[in-house]
Amino acid sequence: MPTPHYGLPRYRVIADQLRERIENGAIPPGALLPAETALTAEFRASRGTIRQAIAALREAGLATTEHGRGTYANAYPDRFSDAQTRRREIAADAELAALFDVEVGATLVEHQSVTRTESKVETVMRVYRLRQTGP
Amino acid sequence: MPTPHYGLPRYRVIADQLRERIENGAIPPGALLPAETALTAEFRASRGTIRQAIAALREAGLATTEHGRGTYANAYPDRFSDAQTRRREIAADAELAALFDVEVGATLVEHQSVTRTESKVETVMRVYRLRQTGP
DNA sequence: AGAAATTTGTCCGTATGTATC
DNA sequence: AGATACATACGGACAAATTTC
Repeated sequence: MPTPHYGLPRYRVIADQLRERIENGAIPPGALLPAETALTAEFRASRGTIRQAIAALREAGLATTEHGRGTYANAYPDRFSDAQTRRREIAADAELAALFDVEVGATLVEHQSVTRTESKVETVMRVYRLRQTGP
Repeated sequence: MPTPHYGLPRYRVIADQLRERIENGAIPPGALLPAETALTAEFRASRGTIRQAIAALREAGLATTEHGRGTYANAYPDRFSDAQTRRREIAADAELAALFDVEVGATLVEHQSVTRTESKVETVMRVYRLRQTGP
């Protein structure tokens, strides 16, 4: 087989389809995606291409992979109705301060989203950002 | 050739050496890294491995790649522990314990990923999950 | 406790497509 | 148009972590 990637590359197309399943709940938060070998069969793609697609999902924050275990779906807070979100401002501890290169105690914004399945908490996701300075 | 990667994987070792050159000024900010084919010759590694090393540099915010052009070194790297993605087990504090409905101090899994633009930390995302045990 | 099966991680070699010089 | 450089894709092999039996 040649390698015609007119338009979108295959790994992007595959990543989009997997993203669709995560967002519409076919793969609920915390559930495992099919194994890489299973995906190679389903999409008729090499394992490298499948891994590239999964890497794209990870970068988008949609999945988390563990060695020997599998790849979990993460919640997509904006589109999940059963997700609770909260925003608050916190003081940077030493670790976050080092990452953001600010002083300890500087103000950071934390967005927290809690996803549940059948009222049981599945995941808690916290995203930290610098507080936006004025326009 | 087999694949003996005792200790650090090769792409990490290569990434570390390239990082060293960027941080000590051997490759000044804005300069191009050697081409991938040149690096394959220098490190006697396949192009895939070289690309993996460069991808690690990108994730760490140390380099920027442009399609038919090359990979540039970015400015202001040092002192950051390259913890782009990390997994660790933590003890639940009161807030997380309440959310997950477990005792304070119970073990949770935390995945952290850091995204950067131009070597500046943009967001820090932490996903908390119960540690899986049974089927 | 230990062996086997499963699953992701790393690495190689090759070929072709696409963007830039 | 040609040369150079990165991007995508395939297939195979072995390593390492986890789960299952």
